Amino acid sequence: MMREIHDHEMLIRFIKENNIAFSEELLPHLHLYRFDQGDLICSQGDPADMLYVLVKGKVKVFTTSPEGRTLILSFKKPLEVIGDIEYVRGTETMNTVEAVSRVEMIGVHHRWLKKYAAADPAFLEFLLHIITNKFYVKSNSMQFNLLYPVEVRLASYLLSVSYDSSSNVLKKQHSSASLRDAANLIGTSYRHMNRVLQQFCANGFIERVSGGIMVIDRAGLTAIAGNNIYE
Amino acid sequence: MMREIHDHEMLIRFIKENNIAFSEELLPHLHLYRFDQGDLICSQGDPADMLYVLVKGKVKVFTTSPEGRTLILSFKKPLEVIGDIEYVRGTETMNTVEAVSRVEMIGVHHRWLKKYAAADPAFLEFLLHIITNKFYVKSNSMQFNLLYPVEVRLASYLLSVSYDSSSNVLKKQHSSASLRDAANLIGTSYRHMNRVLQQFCANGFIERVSGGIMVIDRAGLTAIAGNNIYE
DNA sequence: TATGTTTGAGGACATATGTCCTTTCCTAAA
DNA sequence: TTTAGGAAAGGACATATGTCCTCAAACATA
Repeated sequence: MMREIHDHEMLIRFIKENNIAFSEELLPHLHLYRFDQGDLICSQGDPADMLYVLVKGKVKVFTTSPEGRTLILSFKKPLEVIGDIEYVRGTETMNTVEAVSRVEMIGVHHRWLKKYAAADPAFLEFLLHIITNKFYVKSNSMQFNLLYPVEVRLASYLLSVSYDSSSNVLKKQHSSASLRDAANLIGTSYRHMNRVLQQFCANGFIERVSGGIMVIDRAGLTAIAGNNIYE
Repeated sequence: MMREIHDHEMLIRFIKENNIAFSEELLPHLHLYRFDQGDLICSQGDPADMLYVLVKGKVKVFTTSPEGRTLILSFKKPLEVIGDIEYVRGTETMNTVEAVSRVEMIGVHHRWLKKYAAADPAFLEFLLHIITNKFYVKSNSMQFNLLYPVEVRLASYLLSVSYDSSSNVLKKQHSSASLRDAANLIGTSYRHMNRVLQQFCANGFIERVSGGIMVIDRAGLTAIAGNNIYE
């Protein structure tokens, strides 16, 4: 479960190390939070009132379509900002964000940003850089998705989720996502994902273990994935 | 061909009407340009040194993959900024932008922006809003592309390109794009596009005329396209 | 006009992916 | 232990899309 870490020194260190453009006045209003694997940082459709800076760990961002299909959008590692678009546009949360590993984030309420950062060129420029970068990454991933088949996307996905797992095993109870969900995440049917997994098994890239998948040849998968979009 | 319009009053009027956050010092360095249908505003890979504000007409943005496939990214109408991402990131031009109709744009060299606008909160915020909005649109179109078949995307495309043409005809010599290119633009093969066009003909949505396509039932296409991404 | 060349439409087939259903296996409650 | 329920794997078939090729219309040129 999410909880606050009361360690202001560590918080300040994070800000210094990452050159985060929070002005002096904001410092008293910053909080450091820890999320466990599987925790939701925010959910699509919820009102957005916090902006988070991811400083440690890994999250995945996904959306759910009106028809109920789930689509993975990206995995994010530090340094990344969550909720920036919503802050600027003043809209509700666009996508759901879930912790893939244990995660630490600096959180600040919109109220204080509006009060102390809305006219701060350093902060605005910080946001601009983060968002343009995000735009660039999304652009790439869009082309990736349109240009490459499921095989490639799945390889990419497997590499991503086996990142922080000591055992390289994708377990079925992995976070809230069963293997079934994994299919939705890469934008294909469960059936088809299974076909491709079968093929990966045949090639010796992975092995099926009870209730999950074990990656045994990262190099092989990497060769298929090319420039991984989910990283 | 692109040419400058020496009408400072009109330029100022555009800025006022659209609430573009150009500061006083920038005004002497702004230029108003006109592009004819088919003109390229910028080309993928070129060094970027101008930022443009689209104030009139319509452009299409597309990218070319390493394998040579062309992929349409979006159509843009006023008010829109071209080259904003490149300005912020300091990178070369990401995508190619082509005028779909006669187009008018305000252009300003990066040099002056850096000098007079880099620390101007109003301008930074203006950019932030433009870019976050762009991000949102791209997000949507990505999901659109992943979630819907060629049929839907093609209907969407036909509606877009027939927008400014008095005759509702997509001519083969339309800008630099032959019908052949149109297929690449929506991310499918020429062959498959033809299949879907055949189907549209059978349904009475369009008609083949010499060297092109004529839209005769916009409502029918709209029903298929749903929420048009290319608009 | 005759002839060669280019371009577009469409046929035939292959591959990618989706849907539905069946079988197998695991788990939990009786 | 037995059994009902559910999850996972995979078979069978349908649909979407891609590739290659052929034919015909259009167009240019002699």
